[in-house]
Amino acid sequence: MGIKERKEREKKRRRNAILRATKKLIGENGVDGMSMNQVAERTELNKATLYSYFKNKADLIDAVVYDGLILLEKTFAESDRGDAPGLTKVLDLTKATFAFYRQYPDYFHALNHQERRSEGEERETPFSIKGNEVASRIFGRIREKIEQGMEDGTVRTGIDVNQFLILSFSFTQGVVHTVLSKEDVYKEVLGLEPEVIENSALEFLEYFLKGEEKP
Amino acid sequence: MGIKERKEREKKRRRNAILRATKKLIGENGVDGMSMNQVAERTELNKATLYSYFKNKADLIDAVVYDGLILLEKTFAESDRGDAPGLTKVLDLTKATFAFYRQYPDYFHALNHQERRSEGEERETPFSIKGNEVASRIFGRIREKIEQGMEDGTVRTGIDVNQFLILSFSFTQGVVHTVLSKEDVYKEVLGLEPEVIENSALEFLEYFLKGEEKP
Amino acid sequence: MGIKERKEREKKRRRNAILRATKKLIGENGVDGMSMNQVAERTELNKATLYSYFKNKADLIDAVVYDGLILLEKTFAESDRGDAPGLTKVLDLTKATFAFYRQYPDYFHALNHQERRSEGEERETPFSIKGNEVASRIFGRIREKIEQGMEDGTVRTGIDVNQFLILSFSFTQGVVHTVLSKEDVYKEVLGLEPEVIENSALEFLEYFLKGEEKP
Amino acid sequence: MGIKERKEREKKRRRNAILRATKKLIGENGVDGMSMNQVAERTELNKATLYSYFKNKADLIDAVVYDGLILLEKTFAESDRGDAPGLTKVLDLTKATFAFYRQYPDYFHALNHQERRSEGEERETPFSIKGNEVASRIFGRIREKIEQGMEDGTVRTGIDVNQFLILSFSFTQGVVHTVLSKEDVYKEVLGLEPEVIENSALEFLEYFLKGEEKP
DNA sequence: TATGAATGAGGGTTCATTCAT
DNA sequence: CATGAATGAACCCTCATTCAT
Repeated sequence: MGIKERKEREKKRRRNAILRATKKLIGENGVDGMSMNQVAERTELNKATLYSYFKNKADLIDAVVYDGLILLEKTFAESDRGDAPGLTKVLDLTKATFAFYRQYPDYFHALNHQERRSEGEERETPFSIKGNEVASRIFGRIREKIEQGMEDGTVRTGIDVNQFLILSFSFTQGVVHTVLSKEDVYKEVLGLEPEVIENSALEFLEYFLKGEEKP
Repeated sequence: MGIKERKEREKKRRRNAILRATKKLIGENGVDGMSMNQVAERTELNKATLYSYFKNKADLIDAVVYDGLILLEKTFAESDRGDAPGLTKVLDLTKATFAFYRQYPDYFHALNHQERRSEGEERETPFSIKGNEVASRIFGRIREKIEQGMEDGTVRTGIDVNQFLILSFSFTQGVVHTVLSKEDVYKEVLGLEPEVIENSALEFLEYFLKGEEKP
Repeated sequence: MGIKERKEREKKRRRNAILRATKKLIGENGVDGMSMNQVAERTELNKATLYSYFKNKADLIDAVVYDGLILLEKTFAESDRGDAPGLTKVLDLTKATFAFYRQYPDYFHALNHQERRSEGEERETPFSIKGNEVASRIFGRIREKIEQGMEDGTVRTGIDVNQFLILSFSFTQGVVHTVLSKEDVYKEVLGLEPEVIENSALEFLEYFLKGEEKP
Repeated sequence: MGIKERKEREKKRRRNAILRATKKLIGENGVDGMSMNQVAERTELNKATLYSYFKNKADLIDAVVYDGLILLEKTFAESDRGDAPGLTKVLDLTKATFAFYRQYPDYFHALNHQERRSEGEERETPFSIKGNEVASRIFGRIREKIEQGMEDGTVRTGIDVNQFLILSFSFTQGVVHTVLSKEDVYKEVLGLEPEVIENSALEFLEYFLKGEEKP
């Protein structure tokens, strides 16, 4: 009786194995550097089997990206302290971002890839569409917190919310990129642990968000 | 006598043509998406000829990266107003960075690629070594300005110079990334021109660098 | 009791659906260009299911061919005016052939394929055997009419019946091929409608069959 | 000195080897049934090498088709007896066609493929264009002879030249098809040698072309 | 019996690279 | 020194077919 369910579970497991392997490979070799052959090897599945789970390579990548975004969104949701002031919440999201990429560094290339692509190709496959939706929600959530902060007085006003949003996001992204790609360098050469850099970034951000009115 | 020189000149020209084509192709298709075939086509050179100028693809990429770094360094040098206070100089460097990527957006992928790589592979080819040297000089120059600012009182003290350096760099890099990869989105959806974002970023940075002592 | 019959009926229906889809696909993409995948998609059946109705692809093709031949045979039978003279009957068969391929152009590739194959492979599967039988009957029927014509004086004698048969068949086949594969060209470039070509061919044939004794 | 020429010759030889192998394979397996892998094996060349001689499979096929058409055209030219009456010339062309396919049966599938394609896809590659030109010339040549016959009184008038052309062509094609695909059958079952069939067809054609005015 | 899932083999094509010349 | 030509490996993807269930 549970026979169908078990099959279902197995299928889901395999699908996840493919996604996991792909995510890992993207982390190692980048989206373009990673191949379906490699995925097949890692998962010990036949190459053709991959294509019964995902329409093609782009689709598989999109699915990985989607998973990453969902996970990031969840990380965001979990970091939400309902009653905190806006500023705190924004900083919490940034913290969550750092934590996310620290825990799942493989997603960095993948999520970056997503951004780069939407520029020209305008893929409109189910996964890329859903991915864009999640990305929108994520951005929306950040903006929301900033606005809340402006209302409760913890974030300075007098600056466009979208600019705040973009700069915060860019900064966070830049720090993550730096930390992930140069961790060794910074640790060895400058004696800076990632955590220190991140904390520093958080202070930076807080300082900026709070601000005081410019003369 | 002039015959040898002319040959030499021709060689240099060819080399430059290869580098230029490669840079362009990286800009269009990314490092992994660009091929030696394409370079040969664009330069109208034989594929084998490329290998007499550059040891292999990685080497060619490294050379492009090196060129980009040299150019960035030059842009930095030119932006240097000898007598300005430290803070101004730091901001000028950031401005120069924005200007550089605005003028040579093709270098973005290339320079990003460089960073990603040094993590694991530890390539030690002539060009990658020289590239790292230039990168070091560039970083050094920024740090220099920050230190100058700390001395002349235009940049707040009480924070480690290296942290300042990393955060400033990461922020700048993040903004450039955002602007280059999402320009269309921001322009159309949010109505934000790149210049506006960059100016905003500069204010952000100034605000942070100046600061006032934290209690 | 009706339960078994219904199952039986459903089976037949499924089988026909498969055959229909295959025929269509052969018409669109040719025998080699059409795949079992496509058949499965069109029939909304599982790929494996196809194999419970037909041993393999070749077998499925053979079955389509067989169906086509049966249909052609029926078309022939229906066109038979019992009391007409031999010549008329031969021409009627040719007309029927034209009409058949006009109505079921998808069968053209299929029936052509059949011929090509029997050369080397010597397939001896149930369907190919039955197909050959039908083909023989069809040929026999044409020969029969020619012979009848020779007897009733409407078709000239003095020429081997088999030669008559082969030439008539080849001619008809050639015209059908031309009309089906080049319809557009002839219509646009030469302003010839298929019907005109076919009528012309019929006159041609009549003229040849009737003949007058060669000196 | 002769060094470049020899290279050139070698290249041409290889190119021809590829074309020959392809032609053979098409003869054996049809256009769709033949693969680049097979060509590589037969020629003992690397698969990638094929692509330096021909842009892709379609191009290679087109080149084979083109070669076949050129050869057919040459066969036509050689069969031309300058001073013969029109009817004779038309029949000579038909004889030449039979001879051509007898000598190069592998071209049959290839040339047939050409026809089928021009229907929808409208390929406009160099070879397909040149191929269409040759095909046009070939058709033109036949029409020319028919017209000559009409003028010199050896071919009956009162029928559209284009119809004559199409019917003659279709008939010839049909006979070739029959002979090539069913040779064994006819020989064994009916005791008819190809030559006999072809001669019979020629008589058929002559009879038709000459004709006498219909009442 | 019908199906979901899997598979090995092969499809066409392009890659970075290396020779002999 | 530059080139034409070649190559093995890899690319993404689809094929016909067969299992366990």
